[in-house]
Parts: sequence; C-alpha cells; structure tokens
Amino acid sequence: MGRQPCCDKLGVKKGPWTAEEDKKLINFIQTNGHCCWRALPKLAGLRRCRKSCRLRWTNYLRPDLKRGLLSHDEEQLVIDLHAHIGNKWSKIASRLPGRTDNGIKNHWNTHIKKKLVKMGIDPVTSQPLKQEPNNTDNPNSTSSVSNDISKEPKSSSTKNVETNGTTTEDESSSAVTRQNSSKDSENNLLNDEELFSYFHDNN
DNA sequence: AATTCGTCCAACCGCCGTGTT
DNA sequence: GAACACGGCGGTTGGACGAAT
Repeated sequence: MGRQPCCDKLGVKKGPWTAEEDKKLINFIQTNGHCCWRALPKLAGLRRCRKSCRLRWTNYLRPDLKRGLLSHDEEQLVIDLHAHIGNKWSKIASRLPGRTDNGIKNHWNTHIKKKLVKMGIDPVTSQPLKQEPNNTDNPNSTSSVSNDISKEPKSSSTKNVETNGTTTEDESSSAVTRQNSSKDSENNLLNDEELFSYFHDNN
C-alpha cells in the first residue's frame, strides 16, 4: 500500500529558512507550543513540511540551544557515550544539555571519527583497529596517538584551536578506559537506565 | 588572484516505533 | 490484528566559508 508522503508536496517550500519564516515559527510555538507538528505549518502560516518545522525548531531555533563547537568535556562525553550506545545521537544529545543530535552527529563525523582513527580505534565498533602500515611500530597505539592528537588541530580552523587547546592526554586515557569498558558491553547496547547508572557510577 | 581542499552545519530523505482507529 | 498517522531518528547531501597551494 505504501505510506503517504509526510506532507502534500503541493506548495511546500524547501531549502534554507528565511528570517521571516523563523519569526513565524518562533512566534507560533511561543504562544501555542508545538502540540501538533502536522497542523503547525498551516496554523503558523508556513508553507513548510511538518518535519522541516520540527527540525528547524529543535536544531536551530530552540531557546536553550548552545551554539558553537563542543567543549573538550562534551566531546569526551560524546566519545564515551558513543562507545556504549553507538550511533544513538538523540540519546547522546539528551545527556548534553543544549546540544542537538544533529550537531553532535556532525561533530562526530567531521572531528571525532578522524581522531579515533588516528588513535587506532575503530569509530564504528570502538575497538582497536588492526594495525595499519603507518602504525607498525606502535603496538600500544593509543600512546603515540595522543601525540598525534595534540598536533592534529593543524588542519582545523582557528575556532577549533581555541577549544581544543586543552586536549591530548585526557582523550587518549579515556580511549583506553573505553577500550576496556567497551569490552564488557561488546555489542550489548545499554538501555537508558543502565546508561544512567553507568554515568552515575563514573561521576 | 585563482583554484583546490577541508571543515562546518543546516537541511532533506527514508525508515522505524508507537499510538490510534 | 491490520491499516494508518504521526513523531522521531539516523544517514546523507550540499552550500558556505576559510585555509592552503
């Protein structure tokens, strides 16, 4: 039978949001809340799909959003969480107040993934990678990696240098603990309660 | 100065889980 | 129980921008 499209394509606008659209969405949600995304575009006078509205609100317009790059602590938390629950970006985001799943996902894909690879860790499984030709003389891959990391921001923009200035040893050490801890969890994803208790214990 | 490359991030798409009829 | 509607999630894309060449 097939699902119907999420919204009728007729007259539905796509692409970047204008300031005016943002204003409409904010005004509507501030006065009415987002009770029903399906009806919202019409009621708010927007020619947008419900999904587009929800995404715009949650990823960009929400008043409690934190903008900018993740701090070192936040990044560390993302890495640890990811090691335990995998690509559950919304769950990870829920542990980082003011951060969105989209933002975290973006940061993971552009930054953290590469860092982990450099550290000799498979970003997908959080397990140590098989030795690459480049890493041949570092059986303990994490040790040399931490040095790499400290040099790494070279390719990053200047914004990055600011926030990453304090990185290095914490990252590698955490990677080691993750390797150990991820061992017991293997592929067993933690549910929310387990996750909570895990972090409760670690804090 | 022009081009290429890498990074950042907003936005879209398709699928899934769940609640309702 | 099946069909449907809806909200939400994760993967991916593409444009803007700055740095490097």
